[in-house]
Amino acid sequence: MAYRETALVRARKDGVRVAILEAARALVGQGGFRAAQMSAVAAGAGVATGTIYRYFPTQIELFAEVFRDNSQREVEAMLAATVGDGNCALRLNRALAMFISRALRNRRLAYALIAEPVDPQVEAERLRYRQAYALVLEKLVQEGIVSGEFAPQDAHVTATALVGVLGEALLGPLLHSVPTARESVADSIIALCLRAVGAEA
Amino acid sequence: MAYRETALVRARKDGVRVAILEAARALVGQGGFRAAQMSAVAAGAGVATGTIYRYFPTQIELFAEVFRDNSQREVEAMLAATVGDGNCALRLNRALAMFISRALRNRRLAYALIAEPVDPQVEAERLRYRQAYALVLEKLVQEGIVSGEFAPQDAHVTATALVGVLGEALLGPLLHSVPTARESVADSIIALCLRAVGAEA
DNA sequence: TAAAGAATTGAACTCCGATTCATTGTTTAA
DNA sequence: TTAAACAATGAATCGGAGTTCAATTCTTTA
Repeated sequence: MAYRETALVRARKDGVRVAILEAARALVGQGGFRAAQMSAVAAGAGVATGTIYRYFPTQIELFAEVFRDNSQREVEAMLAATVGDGNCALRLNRALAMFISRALRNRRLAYALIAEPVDPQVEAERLRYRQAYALVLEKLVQEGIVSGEFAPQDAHVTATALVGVLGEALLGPLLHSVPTARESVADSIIALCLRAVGAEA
Repeated sequence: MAYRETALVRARKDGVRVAILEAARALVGQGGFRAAQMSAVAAGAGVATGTIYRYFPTQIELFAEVFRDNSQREVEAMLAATVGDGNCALRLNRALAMFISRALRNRRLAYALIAEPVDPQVEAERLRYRQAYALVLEKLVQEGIVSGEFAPQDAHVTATALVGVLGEALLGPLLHSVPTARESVADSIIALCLRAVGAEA
């Protein structure tokens, strides 16, 4: 034998893979998936277009991974907001506020994750992550029902519906920049969600 | 002069235009916009592909018109459910039930209109019609607020959120056929929406 | 019936970004 | 140092659905 991958090479390759992912992520964060053309990603990562294909079989799989990376963070941020002190209503409030504030802070990325037209295979990732958000909320809603804090209801349907509320109600603010109205919109959305679960006013 | 369009020709041309739209609509209703390729639309309408371009400048404009035609019906159906007898809660109930039952009756079409990945220009139509649904609901919510039947709230945000609930909560039932659970899901969705507007239980 | 204008046809073309691959450069172990 | 194995390059290729257009067929009026 005359060649075997060493730790050094392994590390550099890992670095290239990360660079590609980060370039793609940056482009998606600026101009959505539309802007993340393979040539642009390659340029951003400082490699040739062909090199990307040594790390990702297709553009779609690259996009899927970018989608997962970004969405995973959001789910974890929301999950983190649900644990800790407070009754269910308060924790739900925190989780919703966390999602909304993060989305508004990075609107272009949020739009890409929530609503940008994407390839069906990337859309499948979107569906999966919507379920992940819903699962986080469902547990909280279920806990609230058991404790009597929330109205009796189908926690799964409610959680799914809340995900729909977040996506749809944020679409306007995400697309059209209306900075003044944003805080009050956030408050309105949260208030509506709390009524929806039947929390005490 | 030796040629001028007669009423007969006018009528036949109108017929061709309608045939193209209906062929496209049928294909979208069966397999979504994906399935409505120009060659397939032409075949369905009994014309050559080139003929379509004498009636629609691009595929996107054809799709946009199909989208509008179908969505307009839905908006009108929902609107019709909001008028007539009953207090605001009852009429909201009717409107939501109308939307849900129509979507479940024609799931493939509903998916195409609500969530199928489409070209950004068609997506723009989707946004417009979501606003149209929201407007119908907003008026009803506003009326309920004024009458004291619903809680004080931002009617616009609420209406937008309800559109989000309908879309997201129906996605599962639209994609995965679970006939038994559908009615209860519909009931759960409606109950949640009524709580969300702060209607009396 | 003739000639002009219009509509239809569908095979060929276009477009454009994803993907490939022959070539060049790099790393490893003997 | 050398050869084998791998990695990187980026211009050329590919694919496939939307679109075009020269040829044909149809319609109208004189």
